[in-house]
Amino acid sequence: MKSETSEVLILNAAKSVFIKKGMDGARMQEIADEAGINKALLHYYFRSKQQLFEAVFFNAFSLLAPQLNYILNDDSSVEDKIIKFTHNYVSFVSQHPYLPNFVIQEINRNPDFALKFKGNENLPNLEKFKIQVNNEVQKGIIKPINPEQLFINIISLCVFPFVGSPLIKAIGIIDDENFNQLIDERKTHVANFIISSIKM
Amino acid sequence: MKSETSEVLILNAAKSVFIKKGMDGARMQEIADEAGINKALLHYYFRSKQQLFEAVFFNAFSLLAPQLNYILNDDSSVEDKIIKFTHNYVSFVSQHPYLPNFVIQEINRNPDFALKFKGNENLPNLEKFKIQVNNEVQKGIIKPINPEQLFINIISLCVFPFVGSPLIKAIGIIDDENFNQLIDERKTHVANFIISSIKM
DNA sequence: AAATAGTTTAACCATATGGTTAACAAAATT
DNA sequence: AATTTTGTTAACCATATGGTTAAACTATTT
Repeated sequence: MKSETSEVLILNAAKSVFIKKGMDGARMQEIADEAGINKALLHYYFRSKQQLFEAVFFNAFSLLAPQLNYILNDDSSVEDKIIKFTHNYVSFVSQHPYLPNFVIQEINRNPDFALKFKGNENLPNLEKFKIQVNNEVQKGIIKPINPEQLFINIISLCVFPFVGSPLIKAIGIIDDENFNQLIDERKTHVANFIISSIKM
Repeated sequence: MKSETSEVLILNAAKSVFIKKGMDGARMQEIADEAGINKALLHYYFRSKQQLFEAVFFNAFSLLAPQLNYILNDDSSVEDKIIKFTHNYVSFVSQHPYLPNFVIQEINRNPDFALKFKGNENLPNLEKFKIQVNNEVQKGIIKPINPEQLFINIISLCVFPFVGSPLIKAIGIIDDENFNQLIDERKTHVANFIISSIKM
């Protein structure tokens, strides 16, 4: 069956176009062109633009979300988790720099998407992390901190540089060459920064 | 002259619609409806969708960027700057939560915008901050840190929670009620977190 | 009050766009 | 080999959308 090839061609093209232009900015014709097939085929495999978009979106989302579980469902110490997670996540996101922005943007555009997640198996859950942080605080291993704030801080430091890079670059704070080096440094910097803040 | 009123009505409506739906998702008709005037008037005051959009965009951008100067062109210590800036910026952004996302998204969509900034008077400049940080590091007031990383960290911690809130909420880590309280806490938490990390 | 300039609108227009159809081609099934 | 199913396309359709026009209406000026 050659059919699977077409479907994959479409999905890849759709991914590329949707991530670059968003749902509203993307054109079915452009996706077809980039896939090198007729526009009608898009509707043959995926009924509508909406359905094609959702296929791409949920694929992207399911790439992004499970990464969070590393830090949540692991048995090492908070410090070790932070070291592993930040290195991992910065590396991962720097290989998919447009993913967070895309997902955020499209959830924003259509909050109904959020509902479709509820009940998803491998959505991260903070409970374990909260307990662990509180535990280490009580034992005097780390300084008192609200686990939710800590979690947001970790994510912010890992993800924002990518999401905000257009802004950071536009403002002229950092140029392209510098940026890549800075990101590379961040793979270790972020963990040091956080741990230095919370360690007793 | 009643004319100014119409122009303001249009700008406000355009701001609301563009920020909610982005350039591509916004409809001229919807802007006209929200402004309560005829669609042709949009073209009377602003020649095209593009020009109306740019009016809104640069207004939004000029609201966001100057805030950064607080931390850069001020003579207090690094610690004081961080305290003032984070409180200020978190407060400011929580009053305009969609602004960063909008600006980032649209720069992303059209990188040519970035060029239009170059030469803008009050774009922030990192030089002074760099020197100051290096200075305090040398004096042993704060721990060694790359000033650019520190700056990115500060911005990330202030801005990401807003930009990423759709994602954070969708993942189910934090619900709406909790979120507002968390943001309120962050006005002081962020400064504590950063200072705790860099202070000797 | 007449004329002029500025403001606002309803009705149009051209085009782009998502989606459909009907015919054709290629596999798969009998 | 004949038939059915699946894949692919060019041509088409309905509608949405940014933009225009010409007329009406409202100040402002003379």
